Amino acid sequence: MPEILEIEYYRRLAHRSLDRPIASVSAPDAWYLKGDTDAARLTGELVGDSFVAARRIGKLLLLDLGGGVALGLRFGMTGVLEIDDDEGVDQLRYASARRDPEWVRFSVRFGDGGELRMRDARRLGGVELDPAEDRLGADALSLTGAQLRSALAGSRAPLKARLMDQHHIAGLGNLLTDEILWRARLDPARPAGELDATTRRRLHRHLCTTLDQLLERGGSHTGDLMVARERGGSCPRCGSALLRRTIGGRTTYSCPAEQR
DNA sequence: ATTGTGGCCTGCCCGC
DNA sequence: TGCGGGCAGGCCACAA
Repeated sequence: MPEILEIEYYRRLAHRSLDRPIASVSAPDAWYLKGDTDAARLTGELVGDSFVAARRIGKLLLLDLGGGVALGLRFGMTGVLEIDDDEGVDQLRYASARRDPEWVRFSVRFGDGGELRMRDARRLGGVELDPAEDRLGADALSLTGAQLRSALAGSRAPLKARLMDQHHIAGLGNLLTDEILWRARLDPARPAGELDATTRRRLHRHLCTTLDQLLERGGSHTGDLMVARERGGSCPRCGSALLRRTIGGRTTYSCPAEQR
């Protein structure tokens, strides 16, 4: 499950693709091309040009072309970025380590012989030219307290669902959100708009430190709750049996004793 | 607008 | 040993 941390690793890896003239594009899977993007348009926009910047908004990776168009890459749950046969992450939870050539849904060959590839077994990711960037909320890795406040304000949705709503905060997925709320000792089911200022600041603090720490450790799957995130798991802090629920349409683990 | 639900995709794991 | 069902979750369409 690439979440914001994995896409940040991909963005750093993607620096290696900058300023290398593009010789050809392979987009064999039409289903993988989103919006009005098709193989012919991709070839027309990319070939002969180069990527000049690698940006990221939440889980969306953006490679800017010299001509002004942006190539948007979404990785879904199992998407992996490879450049010149190096991968952006060592291991992706739920993604296979196999490198089946059939799983390459999109690739860009550079004039120097190197290649950028998107490998995605389950085809939940996608490629789109000029994706709608303005539909994404504030980026979670640089989220300010004011941005968190405005993202939660007035919402009656469960706190977890609101934190994962990419239109309000971009980048948080299921594992990171469970980890953050567990560290902040907050019930994922609490109505998002009902946090008082003190509690909201606590959440903001844990959100920032969790992302920083897990980015250092190596990814979304390195959280402290992770080892217990299975049926029958118990809280790594207090030992209580963890609660397993569906919140915001996602399997959610929380400690009923500590998270209030 | 907000919130909830279902479906997409398919590899993998478990139980029989 | 093979098979079938459930599960994983990012994202979108849709309904109320």
